[in-house]
Amino acid sequence: MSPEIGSLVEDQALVRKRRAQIVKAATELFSSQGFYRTTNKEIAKLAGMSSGLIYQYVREKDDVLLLVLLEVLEAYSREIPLALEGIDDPLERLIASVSSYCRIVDKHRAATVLAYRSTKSLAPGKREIVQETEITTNQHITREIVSCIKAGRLRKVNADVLTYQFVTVAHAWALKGWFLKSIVDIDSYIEQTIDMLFVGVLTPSGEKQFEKLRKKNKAIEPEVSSGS
Amino acid sequence: MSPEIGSLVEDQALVRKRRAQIVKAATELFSSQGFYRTTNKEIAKLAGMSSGLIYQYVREKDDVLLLVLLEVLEAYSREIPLALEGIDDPLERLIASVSSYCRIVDKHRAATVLAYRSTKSLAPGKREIVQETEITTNQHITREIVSCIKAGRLRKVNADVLTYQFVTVAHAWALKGWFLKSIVDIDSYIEQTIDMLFVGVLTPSGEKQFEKLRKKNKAIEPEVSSGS
Amino acid sequence: MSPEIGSLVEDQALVRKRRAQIVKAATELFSSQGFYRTTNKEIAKLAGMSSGLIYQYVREKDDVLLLVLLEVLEAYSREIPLALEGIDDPLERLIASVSSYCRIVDKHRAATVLAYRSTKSLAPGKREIVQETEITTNQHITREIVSCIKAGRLRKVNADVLTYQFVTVAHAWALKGWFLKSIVDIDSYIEQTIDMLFVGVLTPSGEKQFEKLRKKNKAIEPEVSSGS
Amino acid sequence: MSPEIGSLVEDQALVRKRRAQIVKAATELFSSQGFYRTTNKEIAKLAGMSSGLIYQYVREKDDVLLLVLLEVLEAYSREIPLALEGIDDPLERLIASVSSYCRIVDKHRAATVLAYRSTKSLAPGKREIVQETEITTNQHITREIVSCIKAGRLRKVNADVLTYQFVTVAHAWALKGWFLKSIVDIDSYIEQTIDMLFVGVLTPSGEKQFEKLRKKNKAIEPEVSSGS
DNA sequence: CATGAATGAGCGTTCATTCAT
DNA sequence: TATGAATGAACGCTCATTCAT
Repeated sequence: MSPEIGSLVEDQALVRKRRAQIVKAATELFSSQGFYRTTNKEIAKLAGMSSGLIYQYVREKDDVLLLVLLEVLEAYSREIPLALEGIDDPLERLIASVSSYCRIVDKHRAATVLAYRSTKSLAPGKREIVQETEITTNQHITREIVSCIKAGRLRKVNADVLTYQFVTVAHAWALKGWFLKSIVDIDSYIEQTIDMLFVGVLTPSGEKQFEKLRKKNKAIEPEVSSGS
Repeated sequence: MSPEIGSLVEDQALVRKRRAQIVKAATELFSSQGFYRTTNKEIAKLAGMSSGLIYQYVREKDDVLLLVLLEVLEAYSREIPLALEGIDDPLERLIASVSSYCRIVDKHRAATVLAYRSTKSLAPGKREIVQETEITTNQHITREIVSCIKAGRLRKVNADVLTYQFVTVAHAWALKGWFLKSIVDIDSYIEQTIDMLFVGVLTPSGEKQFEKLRKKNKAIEPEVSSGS
Repeated sequence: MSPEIGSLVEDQALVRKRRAQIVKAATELFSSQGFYRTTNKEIAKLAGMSSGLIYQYVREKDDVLLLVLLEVLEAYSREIPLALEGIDDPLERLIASVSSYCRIVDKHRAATVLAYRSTKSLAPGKREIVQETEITTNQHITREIVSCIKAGRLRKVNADVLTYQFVTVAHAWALKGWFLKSIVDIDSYIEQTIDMLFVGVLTPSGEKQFEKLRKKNKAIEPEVSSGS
Repeated sequence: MSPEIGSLVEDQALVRKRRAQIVKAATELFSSQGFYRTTNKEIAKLAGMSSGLIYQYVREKDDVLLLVLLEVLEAYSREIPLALEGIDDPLERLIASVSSYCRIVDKHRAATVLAYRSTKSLAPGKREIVQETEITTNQHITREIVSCIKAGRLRKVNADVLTYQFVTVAHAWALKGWFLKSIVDIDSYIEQTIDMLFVGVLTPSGEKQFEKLRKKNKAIEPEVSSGS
């Protein structure tokens, strides 16, 4: 799984098995109660092992969180490519990757929320591991955007920024699910999201005005100062 | 401020003053260290009071967090309308409100991140207070979207979903600042974001293909199942 | 007491009082059960305070041990000079200081044993504090030895080594009390010890032989090798 | 080795071999880190066996310490007689035994310190085993003292007390090595120590005064009370 | 006999909260 | 009102000991 985290136990198969148990239990508990409200003993109990055993597979509680977060990110890296198999057209690939990203978020809703809440609870070194993994994961989408731009299907927008728009909007499904779920289901959320981002939200008349405003604003710009 | 939180002290002016001290100190500390890593003593020290005094103005540590979160949300509610003053055209108002939302996020970056991280640390009752306030705040944007739709400037999209797209994308600036700041500044982020969301990202040829795909997909749809 | 150890509490009088309580309880417990077998909670209980309070006056358990050890050493530094007051003659002063050293050891038997057992339990930095204090304390005796040599009462022996003979022999009373107490009392132990060290143990005939052997051995010497 | 400590293993040769491994590793570790800071696992690792195996040869961790301490004491009992072989004269034998005792201490410096530190860490029953063995060991010296007294080479001092002077002063080399080593080497330490104890430290004039004081003090005596 | 994974009691330490002053 | 010393429950973590293999 993660060579970064050492274990006192040698047997790699066992390490994988036990860590899986731990991660499963921890994901559930961290998601519902948060990292700090979850005790070691609770994790152990839910994972069906003694509290001491956890420390044979992890050096400190922080590592459990790291393991959990990396697990989610890896799921993304693993599952997105599956959704792209057999698709060649750039635009179709991009749509499929965004769509699958949303569905993965939906599947790992709790863990996604957890990632937002808890990454900063990690010590700096560990936090960076998570962030790097996140960048890598996002590149699955960036790559498709670039292809589309090259193929002339997308305007020459900043691919990294657009990646984050997609990703962020997908995450919102998990983060703001408490509200969104009351007004749309996942399928229509995906459809609307993709629709909005690809074709925009303006009507033809709106578009004309938007163009005019754009030209005008070139000269005006910033009106609110940005503090610390 | 919030009648929901009781105080042992009678003098309302004093309550406001002390709570302001507490919130200011707590916001700073929670933002940089997180809620759980921040101790009562640290808050008291930074707020220039004794640790016991806090409990005259708050029933438990959780309440301090609630106070902090409500303070941020109120800032949003207060500052967005200011940006709209004197603007009458619906599309301009919408753009101004989104733009100002982004700038407010930028100004309160730390607090915004805090809200994402810590809302779930609250007991359910308190969490709901925060969520309701959030909905109210977002309505400043929803309202403008509805106006634009009515004025024929925007397509008939779901106003609530679109609100969340805007809000989410604004929040991303705070949440993913660690990455985004390395590739764009706030001004161009706002410009690109608005541009992408309003006019979409497709080229004319992309748009044609997108339409075709949309028709085709009506028949196919979901391929990934959504687990827990 | 010891400026080396910080306390969270400001009031110096209170710090002294509480630390005295803690040291008293800890000395008793460490002496009878050893440092590691004594728990924080036991110390707190015997000292009549809550377990958390100890940490207002000490940073970690180690510091309690350090406090205890320094307390003993200070007792030595304080009490030896008292025994010398009003005595001017060098030899009388030396005898009085050795004699009083033995009596102080007897009075602090438990703490002395503790010092032998536990100094090495301290972190290096703290251990050095104890060792330096010990050297300072011993200088009370070294000083008298030097005076005696200058006054022509003692042979020109190495004053530091002789100091350690006295000190060691005094400590033995505490360390080997379990055996010595069964054969002599403190008064006769002191008398015999001083007698042996000052006038030696040889008879006149023994002395003659000893001189001869000394000359002979100058040529032979070491027969056992010293390992690591 | 010690029939007092039971083993689950039948084969006596194996028991001896394994215990030797364990004791060797434990001595090293206990000496450098202390008994409590040394874990079972560390001992096992250094001894080249699994942590569980130790419990086949020892009932509990305490027993390992007991084994280690007895091993040191046995070394004394074994090595002193070797130094006396071929020497007949009582005074020479005494000097040789003291001298060899010092050299053995030097050789087993770490273990000697360990004995001082850790004997009290043992449960009472086990502690007594160690103390009895110590008395037996010391009798090698007591025996020579008695011979010297009988031969008229030594004054009629208390042989047991004198034994402890010698032993204690030898141990001091190990216990206070951190200081003594900076001022003398082992050879001159032995020479000075024997010289001081045998012929005393007084000059002729000092001796005269000492005699006078002795008479005078017979009437005065104790001035410091001895508390618990 | 030997291994080393597993157990779980127990420790040092922290910190939200109380309360005498 | 304000202080900050005092409380004590609770947590993360260690490690002697056991036991299935």
